[in-house]
Formats: sequence, C-alpha cells, structure tokens
Amino acid sequence: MSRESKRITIMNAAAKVFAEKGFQYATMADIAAGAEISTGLTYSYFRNKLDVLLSIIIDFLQTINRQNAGRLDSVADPFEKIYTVFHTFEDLLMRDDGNPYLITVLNEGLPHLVMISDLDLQEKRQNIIEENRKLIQTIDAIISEGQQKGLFDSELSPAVMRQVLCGAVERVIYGLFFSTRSGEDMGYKRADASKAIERLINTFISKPGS
Amino acid sequence: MSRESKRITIMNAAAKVFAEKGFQYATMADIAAGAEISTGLTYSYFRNKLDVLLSIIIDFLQTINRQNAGRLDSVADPFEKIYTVFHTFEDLLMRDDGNPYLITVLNEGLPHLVMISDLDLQEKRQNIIEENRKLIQTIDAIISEGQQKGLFDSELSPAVMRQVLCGAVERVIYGLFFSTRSGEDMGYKRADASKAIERLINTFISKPGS
Amino acid sequence: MSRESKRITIMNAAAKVFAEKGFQYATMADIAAGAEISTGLTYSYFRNKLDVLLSIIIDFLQTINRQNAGRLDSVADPFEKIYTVFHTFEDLLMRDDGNPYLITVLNEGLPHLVMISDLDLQEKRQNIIEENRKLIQTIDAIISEGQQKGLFDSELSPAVMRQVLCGAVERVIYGLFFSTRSGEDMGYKRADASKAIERLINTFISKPGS
Amino acid sequence: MSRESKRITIMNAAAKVFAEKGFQYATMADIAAGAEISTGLTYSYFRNKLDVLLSIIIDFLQTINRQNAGRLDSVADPFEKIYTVFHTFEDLLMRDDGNPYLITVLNEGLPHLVMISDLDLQEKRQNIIEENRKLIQTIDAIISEGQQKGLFDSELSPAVMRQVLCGAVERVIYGLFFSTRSGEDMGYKRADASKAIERLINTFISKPGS
DNA sequence: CATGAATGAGAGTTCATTCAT
DNA sequence: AATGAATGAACTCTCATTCAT
Repeated sequence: MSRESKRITIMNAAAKVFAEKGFQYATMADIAAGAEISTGLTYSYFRNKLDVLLSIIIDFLQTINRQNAGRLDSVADPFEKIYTVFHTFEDLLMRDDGNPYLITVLNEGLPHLVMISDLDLQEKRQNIIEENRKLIQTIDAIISEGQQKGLFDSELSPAVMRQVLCGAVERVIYGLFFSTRSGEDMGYKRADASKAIERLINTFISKPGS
Repeated sequence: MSRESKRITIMNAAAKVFAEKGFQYATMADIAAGAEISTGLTYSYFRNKLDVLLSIIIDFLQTINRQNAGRLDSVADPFEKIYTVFHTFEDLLMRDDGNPYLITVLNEGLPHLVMISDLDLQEKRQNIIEENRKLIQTIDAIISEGQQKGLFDSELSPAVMRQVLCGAVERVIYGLFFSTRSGEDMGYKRADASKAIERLINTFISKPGS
Repeated sequence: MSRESKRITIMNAAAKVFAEKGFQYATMADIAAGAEISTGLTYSYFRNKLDVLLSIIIDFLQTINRQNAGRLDSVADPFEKIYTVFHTFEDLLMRDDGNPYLITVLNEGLPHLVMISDLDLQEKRQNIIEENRKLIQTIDAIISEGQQKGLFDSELSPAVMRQVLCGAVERVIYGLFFSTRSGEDMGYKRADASKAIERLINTFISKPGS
Repeated sequence: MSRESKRITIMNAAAKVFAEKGFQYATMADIAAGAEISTGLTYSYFRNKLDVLLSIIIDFLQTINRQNAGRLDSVADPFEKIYTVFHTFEDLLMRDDGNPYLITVLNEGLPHLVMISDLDLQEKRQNIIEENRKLIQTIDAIISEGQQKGLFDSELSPAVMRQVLCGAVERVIYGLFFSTRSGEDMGYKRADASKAIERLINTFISKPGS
C-alpha cells in the first residue's frame, strides 16, 4: 500500500471514529485501530489529532472545489450550475462510494478552526479558510450571475442566499445520515431530500416568473 | 442571589465559554471563573461538565417550547404560525437580551447526546429528546395544517420541509453571530437575515399562487 | 441535649458510618447527617475527621480501662480476672446496649495512628497509646500473676499470650458482627463465641494440671 | 523485564506503600514512584488503586491456597496438616523472602471489599471471596477431620476454632511486623511466636488426653 | 517502516474545612 | 449555637505524544 493510500485509509478511519464518538472522545488509539496500524505510526502521517481532522476537511474541500471546477466549466446556465454544485455535494456525501461520515465531521470540525494554537497547523488552517472561501465564492458567483441574468431573485444578497441554501442542504443530508445510523425514521428518504433541494432552488433562489 | 439565579449565571457563563472555546476545550475552571465562583461550587449545581451542557440545551428547548405554546394559541393562520415560531427563535438567539452563544452551543451540543454513558444523565438526555421532539412536532403540525388548508406546498413531507427551514434559519443566524464575533463581514446584516427567512417561507413553504 | 451528649451522638453516628463505609469513604457530611446536625456544627465538637476517629477510640479505651479497674478490684483469682477482662470486652461490643460498630472502627482505626501529622492531634495520639498501654499492662499483669501463682503456663511470655488472646477474641467477635451485618452464616453463634474464649483461657492460658 | 514481572514489581511497591501509609493515604503517584515507573503506566497494569489492592490480596490468597494444596497432599495426620497450613502462612509473611507488608495490607484491605461499587471489579471481588472461602474450607476440613478421628476437641464447631486460630496467628505475626517497623519492643520474638502458635494448636485445638 | 510501552501534563472531581449569615 | 454555601487543595485518571527497539 502506497504512503498516500495509507494516509487516506487513516483519514477514512478517523472520519468514521470522529462521526461516531465525536472529535473530543475519539482517541488516537481508536483511529489507529480503525486503520489497523499502531498508534505510533499515525504520527508519521499526521502531526497530531487536530491535524487529522484538518486534513480530512481540507481533503473534502479540495475535492469539492476540484470537482466543481471541472464540472462547472462546461455549464452555462446558472440554474444548471447551482444544481451541479449541489450534485457534487450529494455525490461526495450521499453516494455509496462517498463518505457519509464527512457531514458530521465537517459540522463538528469547522468550529475547531478557532482553537488552533499550534503554529505548525496555522498553515493548514489558512488552507482550509482559503478552500472554504473558494467554495463560497463559487456559489456566490453563480448566484450573482443568475441575478444579473435576471434568473435569480435579486432582493437578497448572494451571501445570505448561499447561507440558506447551504444550511438547508447540510441539515437535510445530516438528517438522512442520522436516520441511517440510528435506525430512527426521519420522515423522509433520499429521493425526498433531492426533491426538497430542487424545490428550494426553484422557489427560493429563482426569480418569480423566470 | 437565589440558588436558581446562580444556576442560571453559571449556565450563561458556560454557554459563553462553550461558544468561545468549544465544549472540549472548555474547562470547569473556565466556567467557574466566568461565573465568578470556585470550581468546586459548580459541582453543587451540576453533576459534571456534560450536565452543564445538557442543562443549557434543556433550558433553551423548554423556553422555546413554552414561548411557542403561549404565542401560537392566539394565532390561526398557518403563515402567521410559522412566522411566530421563527420569531421565537429569533428573539431567543438574536435579541440583545437573548443569548447569542446558544446557537453555537446547540450546534455543537446536540451531537454529544450520543455520548452520554453516565447513567445519572440518561434522564436528562431523554428530557432533551422529548423537548426536541415537541419542537419538531410543533413545526410539523403547522406545516401539515398549512398543507391541508391548501396554503403550503403539498409535494414535500412536513419533515423534509422542516429540515430545510431549520437548517437555513440556523445557518443564517450562525453566520450573523460569527461575523459579530470575528469581525469578518458576512455579506449580510440582521435585517437581511430576517428578509431571507421571510422569503424562504413565502416561496419554499408557500403553495404557488396562494 | 447537653453539649457532651451531643458529642456522644456524633461519635455514635460516626462509628456507624465508619463501620459501614470505612473511614476513608466516610464523609463529614455522612457523619453530620447521621447525627442530624449540619456539617459545620461537627467542627465545633471535633477538630477534623481524624479527631472524630481518635475520640471514638479514646473513649472506648478509657471506658474499658475504667470498667476493668472497677471490676478487677474485687477479684483475686487470676482466672476470674482474665474472665472479667474478657467480659468487659464482650459487654462493650456484643451487648445490645453496646456499640457493635466499635470492633470495626478499632480494627481499621488503630493503623491510622501512624499517619497523624496534625500537631494538634499528637496529644490525642499519645493519649490513645497511653490508654492502650494501660490495657495491655492490665492483661499482661494478670497473666504474669497467674504464672507466678503457678496457675498459668509459664513457657510463653505474657506478651505473646496476650496477643493470642486478644487476636482470637477480636476475630471471633468480628465474625459475629459481620454475620449479623451481612446475613451470612458464620458457622457459630454468640454462645459458641463465649464458649470458645472460655476454652482458650482454660487450655491455652491455663497451666496443664491446674 | 516481562509484563508479568513488572506487574509484580508494582504490587510489591504498592504493598509497601499501603503498609506504610495506609490504603487511604497512599497515592498512585507513591506506588508508581515505588515501582520506578510513571503514574500513567500503573494504569496500564491496574484499573485503579482499589484494583491494585485487590490484586495483591488475590495473589496472596491464590499463593497460599496453591501451596496448601501442594503441601497437604502428602500429609495424613491432622496435627501435621494444621501445622503445615500455619507454616505456609509463616513462610509467606515472616520469611526473609516473603512479603512482610502483606499482613498489614490484608488486615486493612479485606474490609474494603464491601465498598466495591466499580462494576469492573466485581469479578475480582468474587474471586477474592472464592479464594477466601477455599482457604477457610481447607482449615475447617482439617479441623473436622481431626475431630472425627478423635484427635481434636469436638465441643466447638470447626468455624469458631478456625476463627480463634486465625485471629491469634494474625495478631501475633502483626505484632512482630510492627515491632520490626517501629523499633518498639513487643515483648516477644519470632521464635516465641512460633512456640505460641504450636502451643495454641496443642492445647486449644487438641483433644485433652490425645 | 512499524510497534506499543512509557511518559507526564492537565482535566475532572471530591470533600474536608471555613465562614458569612 | 447552628447552618450550609463556598472554597480550593489534592487526587485520580486519561490520552496525546514520544521513543527505544
């Protein structure tokens, strides 16, 4: 197994543990056990526990930005674009080959950014902020374009529309993940989730009459 | 200062510390210092750190449910009702006399519910789940009623609509809180947040043409 | 209730708590609750927790020495004397109006003497050592006298004979106490205990043929 | 040093600390320092302080039962048997290569059995009770056999005779240990202790005339 | 590269003791 | 005299992190 693929193995194991126990209660021993390596070896791949978390987040954001870049290139219509972004999200988090734990990790992990005092991780922190900004800008740019083309509602700023969109998407996906995990019925299924997001775009984002 | 008001003082101090440092990094000493009491005394009000967190959440959910119950009684129109619920939320989290830290605490705290092994806190956990269910049912009932009256869209289940609504509201409010804290510009202000939520209700929830 | 009788109430409550939980696990709050007073008030009667323990022990030793002194005065025969000492023991620990917890407290408490660093308790410590010495000397003197009169075995020193006697008595009584507490059958009853001690005196202490 | 031998090193260090300071006042730091390891490592060998205590006791009881089993096999005479049991005791506690602290630890430790609330230690507690029962049964069986063969006194039950014997032996040995530690003269030496126990067996246990 | 024994800093927690009321 | 809220020292215990092998 190559060094890089083992690194990914560890991150996947960690994502699972973080999702199941929470970052705080996840121990390096848990992560190592999940990745079937020794505790010590984990430290040759990551500086410390926070580094593992940050790396997972960076990885996710980079993937999402990379995929967005690739997919959006060939799309012109703002509606299509916004759908594309949402589908990228969906693919990474809800597909069978995606990593469903990521939604939890992201949710819990982002606030940890504030607590980074370790100098060696400052760079990683900046990296995340940068990738996050890029993602935000991608979405905001699409909304802005839609507004300019008269397709999207223009009364609200792209920023607040993006917050509504992202908050809704995240919560809906999180609910699906949670119901899978806990076995509790959430009252909606995956198809309903997709329909809801579509409707959100078609009503909330879209300009009336467009 | 009465015992109950000191209890609240501690919870407020804790909410602030939790919001600023994160639950994990918040120490009982921090909380005690924030409440200007000794570490030990905190333990005469709360069993442990998790108990403080759970108590804050219970308190919030109970308040929100109590206020909803009181306010919804005199309202008949489903639109008015959904606005009322949202305003309750807004009042508790965004008003000057509200507790802005709660949004963060809730966000971080709810996943901790899974980790409660302490038998003495199981009851509190059940309590939270119960209050949470009550809040959910309140919202779902309003949506359901709106659908039956032909005012709200009926293609989506109340459950998924509620997730969209709550996710959006939470994210929008969180953004406001974060920008206040960090000084970063979020690209929207409080008034924009309210307008966005209103629009969400009027477009996403509302039946077209109603 | 006079100050002295309240002091005794506290000591009795403490003896019970010490016997049930062990000195270490007994809290001042337990003791106060048992005596139906506040924690703080306990400190106007005793300097600290160790003081309570020492006071119980002193009290017991003084009582036993006082009773021995009174009873032994009118007895001449060494056999009678040794029986008398044993009966004093029996009366204080096994009688219904005695304090059965004392046997446990004594057993656990005496080793604590070594750990007394508190200067204010040094005097009390000396007091206990003194009273203990007095009790030992009483017993040793009786054995010595019995040996000189040719009634008791002379091959062993009074010291070692006293250890055998005291160890046996204590263990036999402790077994009775324990079976009462735990409900487990010890395989012997109170009458058997008395018979055993009598036999011990008549065989182990007594000179063969006397 | 193997894991098992380090475990024993810790138990020996702990026995010494427990004997010197008392279980209550002994800290894990003390024990670790005595074993020349870090505090944390102690926890990889034992669950907690109580576990250390229980492990020492189990170890002692198992050793004594094992040795008894081995030695008693080749002995037929009840008198010889009872001597054998006593010598096993003597060997483990008084010999130079034995552990003199054990007598104190046992004395203080057994009452702690009552206080075990930790679920993980319940098994260990049962273990001790079981080994203790085995030891008691060994002694009681010998006494019973001696009675049936008409060698031992039959008026007393084996149970109460065993209590007398064990109480006496323990106290006599404890006195020796204490005088060694404190430097105080107990009034008897090791040889006297052995003679006393022998006499106890020959007079108290033995049937008159046998 | 890989291990996991070992470290030790630091958090949670308890409770003896004090003291304002 | 009596209370019990309040303190804070001290201890247990965990676990991220290191390092000898």
